Amino acid sequence: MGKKFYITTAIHYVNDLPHIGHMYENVVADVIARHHRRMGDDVWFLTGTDEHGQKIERSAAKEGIEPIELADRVVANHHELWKKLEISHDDFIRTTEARHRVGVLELIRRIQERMPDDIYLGEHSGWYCQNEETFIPENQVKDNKDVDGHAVEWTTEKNLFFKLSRYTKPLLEHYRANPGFVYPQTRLNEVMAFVEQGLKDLSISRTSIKWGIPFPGHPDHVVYVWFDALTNYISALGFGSGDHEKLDHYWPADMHLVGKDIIRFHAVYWPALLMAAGLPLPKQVVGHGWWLRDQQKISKSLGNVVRPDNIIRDFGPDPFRYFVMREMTFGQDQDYSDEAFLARYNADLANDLGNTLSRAIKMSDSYFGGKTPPTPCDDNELLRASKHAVPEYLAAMDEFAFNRALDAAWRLLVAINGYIVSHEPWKMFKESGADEALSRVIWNTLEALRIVWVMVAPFMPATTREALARLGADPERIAAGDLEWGGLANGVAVRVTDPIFPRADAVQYIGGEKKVEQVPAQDNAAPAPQETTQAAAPDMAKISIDQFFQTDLRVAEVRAAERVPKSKKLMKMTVFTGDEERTIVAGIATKYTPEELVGRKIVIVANLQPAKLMGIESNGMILAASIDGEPSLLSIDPAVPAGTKVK
RNA sequence: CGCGGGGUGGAGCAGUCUGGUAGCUCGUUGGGCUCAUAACCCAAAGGUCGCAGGUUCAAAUCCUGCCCCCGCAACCA
Repeated sequence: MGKKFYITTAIHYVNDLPHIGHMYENVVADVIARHHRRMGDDVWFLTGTDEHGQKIERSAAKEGIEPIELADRVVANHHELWKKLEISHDDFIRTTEARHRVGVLELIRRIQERMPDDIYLGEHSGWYCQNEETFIPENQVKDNKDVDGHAVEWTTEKNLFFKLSRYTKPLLEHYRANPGFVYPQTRLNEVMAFVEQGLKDLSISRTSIKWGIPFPGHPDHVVYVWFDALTNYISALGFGSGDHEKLDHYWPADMHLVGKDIIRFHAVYWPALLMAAGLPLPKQVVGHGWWLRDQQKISKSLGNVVRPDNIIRDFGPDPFRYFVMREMTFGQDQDYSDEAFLARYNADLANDLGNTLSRAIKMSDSYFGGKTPPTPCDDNELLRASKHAVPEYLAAMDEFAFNRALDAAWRLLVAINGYIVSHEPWKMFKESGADEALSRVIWNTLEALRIVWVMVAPFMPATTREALARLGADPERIAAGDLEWGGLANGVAVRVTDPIFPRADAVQYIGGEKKVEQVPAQDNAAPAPQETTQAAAPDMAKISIDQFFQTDLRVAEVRAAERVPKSKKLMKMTVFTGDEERTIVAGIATKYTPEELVGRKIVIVANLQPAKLMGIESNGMILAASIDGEPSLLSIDPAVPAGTKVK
């Protein structure tokens, strides 16, 4: 076995089913893990689930079940998905497992033993909301109420704190000495800027929650979820148990792969905790970008969660894996769409990779009696092309530049197609049969293709096995040495069969406007109802006239208007409703200027609950038609006096 | 002065760290081929690399200033 290589994903929170972001993270980790295994490294690949915390507690309570039941159910989904996507993790840790709890307790014990002052009982004060069972940020509190109108009170809670402040300097020294500690560089800059401001001590326990690991010596406290979660990277290796073999062998981690939003936890809090416990620090924290939908962050609350279940079901895991790895510039954000998937699928997989395989094998089959040609060749343009492509590919893989790595493989593929056309083997066969010259041409073609597939192997493991078998190569031989020219045997059976990536009719597949299943926001984690139905226009429920009259619509006159500073679309207006002036904030500044608004008569909803927008209280709503978000104010005869009721 | 990402041929993007003839996919136009999945090959059209200044023999790339777009500022990777 070669060098040890320990890679982890973040552990995924179980308050919902995994979505494309989780899938992407695990696919990336899997590609890296497979690549390292191929290079002969001794790989340990860990993923898992984060199962404690208030959200889980609450979701479970809502369903009237125990938190662990909820977690079990969602975890089953994770296992199923990772299996489907061929994620090759060596271990899967759940924070509710005994081995993990043992590890968390041991980490606390070690810190207390080595640095007795590092964990202390302190006070945390803030606006506490009984209803939400949580502290509400200052800016969301007004008149002793939160944004939802729940009562809040200034509360002081005793919590256990970790003396993070002490680690400001050691951390900065570590970053300076190890500039590769955080990747990409831009994220390291962010982290350093954050730490340079000075670190505040970190609250590491909660008393308001029950669902967690009880804090030793403080039975009414549970360990704060982040402290709990981060420990998974060592608890999974047996930290705190009697068996330290794996820990000694694999720790420190070579790579924590995480989303860019949680880099801070991994590059600041986690190393500080490890320093306190006297444990070695991970070698590298790598942050990946987000998948966006229509340029927006995918979020459960926005209801634009992408779960490409249909794509995976219809095309298999490999095309999906290929797509996310090829389409994303690692570290950046990227828009997801089924159209982009289909374009890549047809162009790259069906036309290039799949079709080239078909044409090569078909020729070998018909010219050489179902076998690879008898004569190899060690001096030709494809050999030279592969000598170019492979090092480029390997260099790109090492930089996590997966798009460039795949580009290098595809350049070889293009060379193969060019080679075929320039030699016209079909003509050679017609003119002089299956002679040695033809044998060389076909063998070169197959051999170069074999190398392309070995390059593709970490990305599309299952399809690679199939393709290599068709080519007459050993499906299991995808090691580094197999990227060398000359691996394909002569006179071995090839297999002519159906296209490996049949072309997809994009128009037909995408069909109507409903392209991706958009799972509506839901709080529980019930298995997603497979509603592939076209969003049937819901019958707008009819309301009674009384219900309509609950809305107090009135004519109002704009007396003053100004843009809300720093906002993009907010306009603050003072309107006269016949008996009073009130402030209304509305998102119409993209279309209207203050000048054209003043003096104008508009229609408002007068009895709407007040809302705070950018810190300004808005009392009412103005009516406007909305065309793709562009507002168009309802206008009314200027002669109508302000205050007139509208019905 | 809140933080971050981006602005490259019609569309979507790479290239920027490590300066040296501007690249890929899709689309368009013309030609070729028939082994292959209406695929593949060749050629062509199309870009003042957001703007302005600076450094340099040389700038998409480094420095300075500015403009525009998009996210984030809720324990969702």
